Amino acid sequence: MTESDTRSALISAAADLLDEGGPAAVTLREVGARAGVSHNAPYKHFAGKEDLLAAVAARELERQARGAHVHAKSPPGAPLAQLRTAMHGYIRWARTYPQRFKLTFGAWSTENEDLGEAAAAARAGLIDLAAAAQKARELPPGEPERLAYLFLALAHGAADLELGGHLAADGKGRASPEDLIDDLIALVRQNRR
Amino acid sequence: MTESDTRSALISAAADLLDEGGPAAVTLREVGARAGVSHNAPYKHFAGKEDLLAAVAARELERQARGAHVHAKSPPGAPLAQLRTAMHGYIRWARTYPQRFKLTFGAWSTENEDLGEAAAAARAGLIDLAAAAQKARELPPGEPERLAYLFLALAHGAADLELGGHLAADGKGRASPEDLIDDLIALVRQNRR
DNA sequence: ACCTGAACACCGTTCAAGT
DNA sequence: ACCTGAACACCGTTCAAGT
Repeated sequence: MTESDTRSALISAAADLLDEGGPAAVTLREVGARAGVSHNAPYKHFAGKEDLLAAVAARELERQARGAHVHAKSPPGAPLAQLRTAMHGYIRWARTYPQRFKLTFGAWSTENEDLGEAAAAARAGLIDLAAAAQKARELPPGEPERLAYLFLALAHGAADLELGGHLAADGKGRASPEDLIDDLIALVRQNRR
Repeated sequence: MTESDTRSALISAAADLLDEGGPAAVTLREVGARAGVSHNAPYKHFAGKEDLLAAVAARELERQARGAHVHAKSPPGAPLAQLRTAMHGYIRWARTYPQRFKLTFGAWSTENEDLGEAAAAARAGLIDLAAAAQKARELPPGEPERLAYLFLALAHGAADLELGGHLAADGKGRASPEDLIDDLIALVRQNRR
């Protein structure tokens, strides 16, 4: 479980290169150089480039899950407001680190074991929030997973569309990802039971 | 505007290779071979590999827009039901051609002119449907763009999460993309005015 | 157990040249 | 206007060898 210094240095270098120029800019030669090792030292820690990128994605999801948990415990406010804060944070994360966001939800997510576990942990925090909101009668009854996924899918889709420039509208009908989340909250509030 | 035979053959070959193995499998050498030309003939039609992939994405969006329009005109049913059909079709498209779906919403969408126009046209059909549903009092009042983007973002996010295996749940709380769209429709129906 | 340097196959792109 | 073949630089991966 403990990470060697070289291993974590490789992951950090890969994440930086990803931010700077996308997956194509993450060359094992430059990753090695930034970590102070040769260009094929990464093969002693990862199966290959894809496995290294999966480790970057897994680290990102672990941080995301930790952040959601912090949010879920610190403010004693209404659970629905906490859910809203978590979704706004999700959107902010996508906007701040678009390359990491895109990578994390790449097609191979399910193939890597660590990545799958990290993703499940990240979702668990959201489901807890939805269940708490139901208990406080702020969300309608039903499976909390179903409500949590409704919010997560909307936040994810809005953030992804915005990154590709598919959400921008001219003035009047403009819908930011945050607007859409708040629209859903307004809808769900009027159906509390 | 008219496409040369070679150009469209290159786009088709690239789309096939994309489906078979993702963007990395789209090598200009293999694209050229399948189109019956040399490995650098593509440079006479496209600025480079990225521009060729953008053409694949643009063609995909044009087809998507055409499909949405066909759907919007053929069934004389309720507009909200047509909107639901369009969203289910969107999800089906993502599931059938995951690589084209991922490519279409890549980070560079806004950089290519043709792609931007095709995307705008595809969204326009949806907004028309939302406006029609409002007129029929099946959707609450407000900007139709806002409602259209609410549905589009949910469908997009649910489809993208499912492709990465981030939506699967164990039995009871399982939420398919189609389920989530129907959940949103149920919410919005109870807020018709 | 971890790292290095040389080597290989492959790919995107450029260029001079052909029709 | 469109295409070809050779060539170049770069990258992922493998391997024999070092400590």
